[in-house]
Amino acid sequence: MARSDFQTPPGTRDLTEPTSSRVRRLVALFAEEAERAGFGQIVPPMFEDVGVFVRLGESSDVVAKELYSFTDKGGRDLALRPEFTASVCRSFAQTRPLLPWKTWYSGPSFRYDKPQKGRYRQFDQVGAEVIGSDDPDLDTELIALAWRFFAKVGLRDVALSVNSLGDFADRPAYLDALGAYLRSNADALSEQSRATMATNPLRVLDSKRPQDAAVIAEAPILLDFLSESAAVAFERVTAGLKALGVPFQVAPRLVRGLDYYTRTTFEFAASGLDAAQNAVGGGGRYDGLVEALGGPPEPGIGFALGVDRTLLACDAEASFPAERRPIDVWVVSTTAGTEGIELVEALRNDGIRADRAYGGRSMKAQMKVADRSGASIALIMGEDEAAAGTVAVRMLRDGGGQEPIDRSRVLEKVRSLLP
RNA sequence: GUGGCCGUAGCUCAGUUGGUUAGAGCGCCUGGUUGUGGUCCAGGAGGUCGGGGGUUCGAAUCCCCUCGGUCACCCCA
Repeated sequence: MARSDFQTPPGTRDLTEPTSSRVRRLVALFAEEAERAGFGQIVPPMFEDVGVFVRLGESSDVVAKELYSFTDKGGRDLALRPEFTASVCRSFAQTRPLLPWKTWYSGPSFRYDKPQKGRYRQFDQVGAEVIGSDDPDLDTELIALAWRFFAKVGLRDVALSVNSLGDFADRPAYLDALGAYLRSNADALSEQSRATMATNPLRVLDSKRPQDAAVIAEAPILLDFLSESAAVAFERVTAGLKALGVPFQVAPRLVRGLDYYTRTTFEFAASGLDAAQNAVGGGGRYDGLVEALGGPPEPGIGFALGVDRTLLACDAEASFPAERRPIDVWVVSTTAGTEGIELVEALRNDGIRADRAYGGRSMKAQMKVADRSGASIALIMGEDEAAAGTVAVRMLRDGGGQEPIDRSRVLEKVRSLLP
């Protein structure tokens, strides 16, 4: 494998055809759905002041150990974004657009994780955020947007889990109850869970270790500690989802790893993915984040979907297949003049997908490449044609007839042959 | 970050208990007479056996380190 001196850094890869165009189509699909719902695109910088991301929660791994941070030549402490939400909130605080502010985005994020299937250090996300309204119908609408997107992509086995984390004011009482419960059952917990219990007890609920399952199953749930308004809002969300026909299950122990979440929280899991990284998307409310970034105390909600994982899930279900769109016309030219390059240029100017071989290869070699290219038509120009002012039009797909056409009428002929 | 498995041509892999010029298929290139592809035939190019060190008369084959991949935990998209 050590043919070249360099290779992509761990957790990164080159996206090439047909994957690259599949990603492009997926993003285009999302853009279409989002814009139909009134969202405008935001393209924030890929790096920000490290403080922007620290606000995400210093006890979260994403901030504590996965940040790609660095100091630039001006002495600024910066970091590659680990997600978009913080940038969107920062942008809102900076520019104060009209409310509610609805934006969608796509692009890479960076996390210094150990690579694994469906987990990369540079990974692509699409997502949408709304700042400036706490209307629970918005929660419903956002979830429905993500759901519609998955449906458009053709994913069938997506399970939607919904929970409410309540307001920040609801937390202390619950944390007390949870903490007491966990401590009294500490002996039954795994060593790692006992450790996270001290720093962030909520996250113990997320443990996938089998030995923790029993304790977690009996743990007190946040839904029982919700304030009146948070409880009402959550009911409104679930009622809305039912009304829209979006299937979901209430998952009282769904917590998610970013600390900023409040109230509605949700996650999409691809059941078709047997891998551990089966969360294809997730999101929730973050009613304190904008303020934490120096903006007004506006509420926000959003979600992000993993492009790579979504595609992985599509593979598992054989949906949204990669498409290869071959060239239409292949120009074969063995003359010494510029007839070949002129013809290719004319075809392209005319909007026809055309290509040719280089390096003065033999006609046989060029025909071989033409065939391999998937083109349906070969335009052949040898010395005979050059002399006669014609081009031989040869069909490559079905049997392959061939006829000489006057040079001036080639474009017309090609157009009539293409679908 | 912790642990398991893995690392031979562009790709998929074979390489017997360590033994002398490292193989196959696919792909690629060039030919198969007089300019024409998809089948077939014949040639050919391409490998510091991930990298480094060690053991040995001798290592792709054994040991150590390292890099990378992969899977699980963790985390989350």
